[in-house]
Amino acid sequence: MGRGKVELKRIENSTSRQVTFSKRKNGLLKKAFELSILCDAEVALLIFSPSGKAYQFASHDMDRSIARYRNEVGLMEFNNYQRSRTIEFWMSEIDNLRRTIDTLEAKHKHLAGEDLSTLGMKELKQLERQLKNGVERIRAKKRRIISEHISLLKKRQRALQEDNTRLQKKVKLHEANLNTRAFGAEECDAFGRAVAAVVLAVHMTGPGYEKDGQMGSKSHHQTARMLADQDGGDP
Amino acid sequence: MGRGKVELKRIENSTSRQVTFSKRKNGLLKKAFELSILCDAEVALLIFSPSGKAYQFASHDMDRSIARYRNEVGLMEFNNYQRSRTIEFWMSEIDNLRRTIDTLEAKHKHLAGEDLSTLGMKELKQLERQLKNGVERIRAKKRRIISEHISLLKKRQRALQEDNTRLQKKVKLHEANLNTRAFGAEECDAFGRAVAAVVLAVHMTGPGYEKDGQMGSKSHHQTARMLADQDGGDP
DNA sequence: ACCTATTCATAACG
DNA sequence: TCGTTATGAATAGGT
Repeated sequence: MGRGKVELKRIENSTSRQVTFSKRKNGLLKKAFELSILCDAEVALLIFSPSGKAYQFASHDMDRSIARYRNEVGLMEFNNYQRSRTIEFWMSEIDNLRRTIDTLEAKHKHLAGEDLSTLGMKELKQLERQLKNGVERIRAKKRRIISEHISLLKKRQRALQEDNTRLQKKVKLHEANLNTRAFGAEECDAFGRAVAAVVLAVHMTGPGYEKDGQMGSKSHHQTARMLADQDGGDP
Repeated sequence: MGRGKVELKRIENSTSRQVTFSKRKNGLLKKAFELSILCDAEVALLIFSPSGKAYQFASHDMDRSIARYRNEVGLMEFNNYQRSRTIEFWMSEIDNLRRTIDTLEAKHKHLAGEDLSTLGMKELKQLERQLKNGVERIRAKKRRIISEHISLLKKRQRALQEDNTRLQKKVKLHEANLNTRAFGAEECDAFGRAVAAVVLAVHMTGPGYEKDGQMGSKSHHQTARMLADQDGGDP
């Protein structure tokens, strides 16, 4: 990696060797750390620079890992290692958390209808009741959302209808005035424009009661979809 | 590196955790080797899989490196830097586990139909589909259990019926013999006991075909209950 | 185990 | 040592 391939042999240039050591050392430590975390593995790494400096990483504890190595390899060094209380505490804490996670995951799978092979009739019944309960609550929630949506729509509708009525009255009033009174040129013109605007507005909203742009046909479609979805939408 | 970034936390899926362990273990061993060659460094690496298997690399000699570690590092045993790093490691691990648990618990609640207030219509729909799926799978499982139970019962029934037929034939045969032949005292007695046993057996099982004690009326009731339960038993 | 699309590590350079 | 960048490696996810 980097600009150009590198031969697998000792880097002769001492500066370059030292730089590479520093970089690769960090990379190696990082990857050792990642392996231990990602895969839940015990990793111990010792690095000694050519100049004699020591670097290390131990996911759990260096002495523990060394003792384990001796056991595995068979040299059977006397296991004089004692975990510190702190580490022991953490280990047990982590074990507990892992167990919790395993339990939750199993439950989760059961709730999703997976991995049912271990369950008996009784557990299956209980699970089914729980799921049905969940479905029912979800449906209730959906119904609530929809009814809120609908009542909002109705409220806006009412408001719009009132607006409309008021406007119509205004129009009639003006028409009456037109028949009984004379206007100046500008007044005529202004009135004409106002009437045109009202007519346009009424036409744009179709035969319904709505006028508000935020509540146009799109909202109608949304509502229709929600109603269709109310029973889940599954075939 | 690979398709999509990976969070630095324990991989929960055990299969992919194993695969990743295998891949990264090889990568780590390779890089340890490269570092030792390229930079003329002494490197020792111990890896223990979660299942306990040990892997190692030592550029020079494991025991030598360990000895060196004891000299170089063991002297300044409680190096603050290293300690804080270890502590950080465990703390972050614990944090990760806690986060995982929180996530799982939230999901769990949602699946149980609790704490739905944060969910929108889309999530609700998805959740409902998931739950319905779960219910369906559970019902399928129940159906399978019941049908297996029933087929077992039928099998036993058939066997018992065959037994019964055979016994009836035997009885008839003996009756025929009784009419055409003379018996010694013991023979009469033995036959008499045999007939009595058969009659008793037939009566104990009632008007059905069963005779087997393990499959008495209790089993009938169980089956009946299971059938009634098939649709969940909820009101 | 093998295959890519991606992300990562790092060699070279300033 | 530190930052930047072009490039080759490592590997996650999928088959």
